[in-house]
Amino acid sequence: MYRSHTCGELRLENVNKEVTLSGWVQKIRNLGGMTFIDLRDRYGITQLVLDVESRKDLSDEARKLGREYVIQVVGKVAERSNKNSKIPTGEIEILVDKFEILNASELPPFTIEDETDGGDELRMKYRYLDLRRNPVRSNLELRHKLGFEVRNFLNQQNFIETETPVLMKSTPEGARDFIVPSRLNPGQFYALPQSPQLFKQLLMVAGFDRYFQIVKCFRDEDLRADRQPEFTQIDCEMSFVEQQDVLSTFEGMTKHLFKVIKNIDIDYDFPQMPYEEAMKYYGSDKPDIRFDMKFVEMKEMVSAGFKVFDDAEYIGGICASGCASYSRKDLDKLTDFVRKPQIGAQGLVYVKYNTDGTIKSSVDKFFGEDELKKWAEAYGANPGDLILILAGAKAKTQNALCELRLEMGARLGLRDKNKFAPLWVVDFPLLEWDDESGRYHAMHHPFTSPKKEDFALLETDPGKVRANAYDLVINGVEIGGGSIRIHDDELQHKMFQLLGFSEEEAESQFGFLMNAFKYGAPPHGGVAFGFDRLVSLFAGLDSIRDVIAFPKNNSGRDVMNDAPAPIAPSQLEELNIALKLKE
RNA sequence: GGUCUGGUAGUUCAGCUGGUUAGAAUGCCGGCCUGUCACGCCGGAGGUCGCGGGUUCGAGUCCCGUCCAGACCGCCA
Repeated sequence: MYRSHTCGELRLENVNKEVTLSGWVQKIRNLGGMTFIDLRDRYGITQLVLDVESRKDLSDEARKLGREYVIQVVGKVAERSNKNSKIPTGEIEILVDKFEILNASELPPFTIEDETDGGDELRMKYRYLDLRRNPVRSNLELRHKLGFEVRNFLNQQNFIETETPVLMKSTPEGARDFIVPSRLNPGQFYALPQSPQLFKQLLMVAGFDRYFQIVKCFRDEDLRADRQPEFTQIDCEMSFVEQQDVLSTFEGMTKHLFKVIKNIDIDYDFPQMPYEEAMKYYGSDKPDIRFDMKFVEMKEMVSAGFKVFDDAEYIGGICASGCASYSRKDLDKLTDFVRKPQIGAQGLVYVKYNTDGTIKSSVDKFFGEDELKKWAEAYGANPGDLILILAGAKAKTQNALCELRLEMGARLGLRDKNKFAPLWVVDFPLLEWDDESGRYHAMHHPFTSPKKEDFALLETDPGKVRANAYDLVINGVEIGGGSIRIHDDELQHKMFQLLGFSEEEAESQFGFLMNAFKYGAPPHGGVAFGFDRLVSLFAGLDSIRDVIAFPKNNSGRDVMNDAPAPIAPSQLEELNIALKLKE
C-alpha cells in the first residue's frame, strides 16, 4: 500500500493514528536537531518531522532528499506545538518512523510554488512540473467542474451528448482547415472540423431534438492570448425552437454555472442588445457593459470651422467622469495610446469640464465656450469630467473609440474581474461585404437564417438583411454564438447563390446537407460556447493558455514535445506526398 | 504578411551618455542551528550578455541581419 491518506486530509481527530503517506518533497527545513519536510500531493501539504535525538538514522538519511523527490513515509499523526493556520493540515504533523525514496528528482528548473520564479516559456517546456503548482492545477480543476456541470445541466434538460467525426471534409468557407492526408485515398485529404456544425444539423434532421457535445475544434489561423489552434467548444443544437427558446435555455445554463461554480445569483434576464445599438454606443459587437460610458455622436452637433471635424465622416466621444484633473502629460499619453498603429486614430480632442464650472479644451481656437457647454450637456457631463473625442472614417473611428473606452474603463477601475455583466447581442447582419473578394460573406456562417421581415431585402439590398443570429458576451468577451438555421433546401440554395457559389460548388460541398433537408428537416437552431474562454473568465484570467493542460505557444508550437515536426521520408512515401518547400 | 516589446548566472531581473574584474534577489552546494513553516546565520560555486556581421582604441550598451518569446493588427464563416 502506497498511502492510507492523502497529504490534504489529516486533522486533529486523526492524532495518534498510524498513517502512510506518499508525495513530493516540497521543502526541507533542517534546523540541526530537527528536520521538517513539507510533503505535497494534489490534495495539500502535510508536515513531516524528524527528530535527531530519537532517530538519528532518519535525520541523516533525510540529508539525501532534494526538492521534488517522491517519497513514502510511515508515521504517527501528532498535534503540533506550533500550529500553522495557513494550511488545512496545519494543526497536525507526522512523526516519521520510516521513509523510502520512491524516485529521486533532478533539480527542477523553476520553483514549484504558487508564485513561481519561472517564466512562461520554461513553464511550458516543463509543463508537467508547472501543472504541480496550485494555481495551474486549480484552473484545470475549475475546468473539470465547469464541464461536469455543463453535462449535468444539459442532461437534465434532455440533451444527448453525441460524438461527431474528427476526420471530415474540407470546405473553403470560414477559417483555414487543418489537413490530414488519406493513405487509402492517394491525393485526397480529410480536414479537422472547425466546428461540428453540419453534423449537428444532420442530427436534428435525424430527430435527435436536443444535442450537445463538449468537443475539440480546429482552426489553422494565427494565435492570440484567447485563441489556440485547437480549442474546446460546448456545441449545442435544438429542434422546434425559435431564437428566444435557445436564448432562454442557455441563459439558464449560464446562470446555473455561475450559481454552482461561483455561488453568484444572477436574478435578472440577460439584456438583449441589437448589433446596431452595440456598434452605435460601444463601437463593438462585444461590448463590456460592466460600465456605461456610451459613445455620443457629435457630427450633427458641431459647428463648422475645425477642418478635422469638417472633413470627418464620424465624430464621437466618451465622457470619463472625474478625469478633468488629467494633466497635459496624461492627455499626451492618451493621445499616444490612440495613435498606436493597432488603434490608428490620428489624434485626440479633449474637453475638460473643470470643477469650478469653466471649460477648457484642445479646440478652444475653433469653438466658443457656449458650444463646448452644449457638448458637455449632450454627454451629461458634470463638473470634474473629461470628454474625449475622436473623428475620422466611421468604422475605424468607432473601433478606436471602443479601445479608448476600454482603456478609460480600466483606468477608472470599472473592469472588476469579480463582477460579471452578461449580454446577448442579437440581430446581427446576415452578410458582410468583402472588398478583397468582391462578394458577400456570411457574417456568422452560411447556414444562418435571415429574419422573415427582411426576406424582401435579400433581392434588393442583401447587406441590410438581419439574421437570426446571436452572441453571448460577458465582460466584453465573446463567450458563445449561434443562430436559428436554415432548414429549407430552397432557401439554403439561395443563400449559397448570394454568397457567390455556383450551383455545382454548392452541390459538391454541401449537397448532402441540402439533400437531407428534403427529408423532413425540423426547424432548428443552436449555439456554441468557447469552453476555454468560459473557464478563463470564471478563473479571472486574460489568457486561455492557463486553463489548457498542454497549450501551444504563439507560433502554434508545443514547446514541450516540439510539435509540429518533419516526418520520415517513408511516411511521406506511403502518403503519396512529395514536399516542395518555398524559399 | 505587418507593428511593438523583450532575450544578461539554474531562475526572475538591474546594468544610465560605449570605458578597469558584469551585479541583486532567489535557487543550488558546504558549515552551524531542536519548533520551523518565505526558518535563521556564515561561507562558496555559478556568465558564449540569443546568434552572425559591422562601427570604434574599446560594444552587454550603437548600427545591420537573423533566431526565439510575448502582445497586438491583418486573419479567425
